[in-house]
Amino acid sequence: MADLFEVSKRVFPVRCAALSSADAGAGLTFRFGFHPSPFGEAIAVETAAGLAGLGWVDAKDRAGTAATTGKAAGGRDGALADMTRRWPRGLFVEDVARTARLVARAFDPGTWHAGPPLPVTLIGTPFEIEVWQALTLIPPGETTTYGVLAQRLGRPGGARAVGAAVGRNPVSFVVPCHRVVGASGALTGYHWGIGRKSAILAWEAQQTS
DNA sequence: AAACGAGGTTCCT
DNA sequence: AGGAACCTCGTTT
Repeated sequence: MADLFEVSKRVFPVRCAALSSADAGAGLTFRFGFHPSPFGEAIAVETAAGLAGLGWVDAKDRAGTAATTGKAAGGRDGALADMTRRWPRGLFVEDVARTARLVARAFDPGTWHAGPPLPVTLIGTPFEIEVWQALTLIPPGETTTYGVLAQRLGRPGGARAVGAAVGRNPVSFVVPCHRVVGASGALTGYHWGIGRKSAILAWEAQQTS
């Protein structure tokens, strides 16, 4: 089930375990917690195999939630719903003490290269996992485009498919979906808000300078 | 600057 | 199986 790989020194060192999303998270326990971050209050979700989800609470233009459920889905409830919707058959348990450790390290670049790689669980379709793994190879401070990424994956013309897969990345920030931009260089879209995408990119540009 | 069609994959019905 | 949705792209108005 899990194919493991490691990435180079330049990027955030993560050890990825890949899981199929076909069973919608059945049989898995997801521990979640809310934590402050440089980009707003974050929600982190982890399984025994590592960080499975990372998102933000105040995503006004977050796609889906309110529109598809008909319920007001703001605040922490909305952020949690965004995660439970990805793995509807999983068991979700609040465990802030547990998630705090992964979150603290994720947002402190000084600790990225200290100790073992950050464990990450990628739960998705084979194509999505292929795309998400490619994302982890983009170094901080750099960007690429959906078209280039598609080409790199041997699917020239699949830019839109790549864009859709990038948009479904559950582990934002750690799996750097924010480092993919449109062919013109414009920040074309971000699940957690374009403003946050530009804030993260600016933060990374400063970190790496 | 905005409208359009083709495009790959996924998730519905 | 068919159709719509998506963090696209290149061309055309």
